[in-house]
Amino acid sequence: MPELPEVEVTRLSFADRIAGARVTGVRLGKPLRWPLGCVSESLLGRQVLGVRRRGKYLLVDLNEGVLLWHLGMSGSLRFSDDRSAAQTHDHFDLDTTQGLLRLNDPRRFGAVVYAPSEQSAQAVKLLGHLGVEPLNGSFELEAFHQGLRKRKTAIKQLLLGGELVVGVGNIYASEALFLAGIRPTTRADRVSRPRAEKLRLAIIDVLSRAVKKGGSTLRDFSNADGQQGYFQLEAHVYDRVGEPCRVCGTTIRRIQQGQRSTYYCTRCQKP
DNA sequence: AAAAGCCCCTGGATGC
DNA sequence: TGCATCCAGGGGCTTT
Repeated sequence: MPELPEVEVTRLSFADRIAGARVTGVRLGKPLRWPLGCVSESLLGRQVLGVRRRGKYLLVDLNEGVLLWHLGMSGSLRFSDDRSAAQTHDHFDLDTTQGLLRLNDPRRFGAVVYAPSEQSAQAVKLLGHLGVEPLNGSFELEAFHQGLRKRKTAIKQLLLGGELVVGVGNIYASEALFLAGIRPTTRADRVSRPRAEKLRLAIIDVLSRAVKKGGSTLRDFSNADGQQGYFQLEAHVYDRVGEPCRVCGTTIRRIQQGQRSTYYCTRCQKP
């Protein structure tokens, strides 16, 4: 579920409320993708300084160390005063003096990992290879275009990889390529500089508009307050196979790329 | 080095 | 109703 907009919307929905809190308890449910990486008791008493985001990771800064949270495919967080018993897919609780942060993740592709610092081996392993952030002003045409020129893989799969720019997942890759008029199967090194610029602007545009709409709720996403997102109502191609293109009326197609579905309009998007 | 495939796991929708 | 099949917002790891 969670791509950059959903992760950012989640962050915005609880970061201010948890800042300054002391950790009073940790509960581990079923195993997630990786083990926590420390003894949960050692987190007791630590203070939450704030919550940042890097790509699709949330970084919960503690006065000593940092927790790296990833929501995987089906994860969502809830931050509230409701400390009633954990439900079926609640697999991690961070209880604090200001509320309970609870991870619900049916498929358990998500993870919570403790790292002593952002420069530690544990953190670098997860964050070190990530590309630039698309929404903080560091996403520049020159580096993006040069990065595209080095790769022969399909542009859509390169976007999903996150090596050039982070946060673009399966929904927003299809949407950004539609807005830029680029066929998802186009080889990255065949994307001209002007088209790379259209794509760069499309990525920034679609991600920032999605954040404003609270993200996309296709089946079960909600922010830490339990509120859903509405960007899926504005999707031009994602999950619209067989339906008419909102621009030209051509039937939207679905293809497979790297065991993921890609949606596009054959008329609006040129190879 | 880069590209392509393979998994991890649960549940909902669809078809017979 | 039951059961099989396919599909799903990710990404690290292994193999070519």
